[in-house]
Amino acid sequence: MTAFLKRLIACHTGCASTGEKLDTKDQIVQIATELIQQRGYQGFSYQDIATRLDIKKASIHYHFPKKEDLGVAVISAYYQYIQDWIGKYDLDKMTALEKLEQYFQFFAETALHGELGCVMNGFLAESGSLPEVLREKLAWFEKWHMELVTMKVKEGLEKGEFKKRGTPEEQALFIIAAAMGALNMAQDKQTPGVYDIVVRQIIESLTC
Amino acid sequence: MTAFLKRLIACHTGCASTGEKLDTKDQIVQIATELIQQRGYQGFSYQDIATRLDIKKASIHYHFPKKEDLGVAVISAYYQYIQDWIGKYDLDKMTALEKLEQYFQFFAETALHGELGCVMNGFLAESGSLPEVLREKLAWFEKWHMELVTMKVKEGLEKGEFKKRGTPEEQALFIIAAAMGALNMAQDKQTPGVYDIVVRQIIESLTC
DNA sequence: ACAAACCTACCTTTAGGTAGGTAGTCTAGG
DNA sequence: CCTAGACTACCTACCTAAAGGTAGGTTTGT
Repeated sequence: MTAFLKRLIACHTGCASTGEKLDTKDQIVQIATELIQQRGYQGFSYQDIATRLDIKKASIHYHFPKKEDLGVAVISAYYQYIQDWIGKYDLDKMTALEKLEQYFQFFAETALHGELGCVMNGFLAESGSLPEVLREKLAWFEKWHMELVTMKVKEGLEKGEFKKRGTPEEQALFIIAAAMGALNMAQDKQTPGVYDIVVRQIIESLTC
Repeated sequence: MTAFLKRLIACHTGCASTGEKLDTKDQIVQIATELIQQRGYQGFSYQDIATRLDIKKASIHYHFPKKEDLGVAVISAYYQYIQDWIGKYDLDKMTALEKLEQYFQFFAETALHGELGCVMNGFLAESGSLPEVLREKLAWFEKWHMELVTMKVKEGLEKGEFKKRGTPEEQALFIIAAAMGALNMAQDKQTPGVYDIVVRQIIESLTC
């Protein structure tokens, strides 16, 4: 299992420090996350997860009656994981740029630097056929995501670290779009290090 | 039908000037393209297309025996459409920046400014479960796509229009990632005009 | 004993795909 | 000119596999 997923689950269940092993419910979320990154929401089935865990399909329905319940849980766990990641740092001592770099690092780790795609993109690419509850959860996440990055941009602008190129919201949009797009492209593995290359240019465009 | 799709098909069949109406085969490609933009490759079925065209599923198998054949055809038509779009312009009279703007406009039109997603992303998000032949076609397209943008960047650098921020390839990667990411985000429609906002910042970061 | 976590066994629907038939069109030969 | 064969673009009818989902029984730990 990847470091990302280990921690994703640990923070989701709150057993990070105790060292207990993951229970089935959390393992399901973990595997679903991975599969969504690789294949998108419609691209995985309960059977895929059941096979990996060596349990039966019905057991997954016990934990997540409908597939959309599992989808929502994946987004929630992802959200929780970011919160946890941010919490690890002493934000008061960091510059806005350092905070942004930490954010980029987070994204890179969740996608294994391009081995897997962006979690959100696994949903977004299929948004036209997603159940309503999932579309809402997705919108909720993206709204929060935007606010998170906007805050960092604002801070960098106030401290004079970043160059103004529009409203902070617009700059945040730009940062997120480029980062998400980079993770996407990284998947076909034609050019190694796509993500890092793009991130460097995002930062450059912000700072000089 | 969108202007994009009309022309996508027209150039694919070569009957743009004659004004003949589209034959079934081309209509199938057109609808498949649209559905892939909304739902991804796995998110549409032959039945969806059959219903829209008021024909039977088996007729689609007649034109495209396997689903992957249709997938490949969609990418080919998309490629052909860009070639055609580029051909419309008198490139000799344009600056590198104008050429790049034309490229961005192309992308915006194919996705109706965010009503639909990026065609390639409909495949990319599911690359982990795509049949081999489709992955190859996708890689072929992306390679060509990269070369296209890299050329424009090189030209802009030589003419002194663009600022150097790494190798031309790296800058092209950045441009594509940001543009694709923007189209992706535009889909959930929380912020209107995402694409234009991001494109403006790409250009700004290139030119100043 | 009771609840959580799992199971077997089943359901319905839909997917991609195939076999084989038919109605119209095109073309060649008598 | 007119028919025979071939070809195109559809059709009906079917197959198998797999999807999401459910009902209800069994195991396991406290």
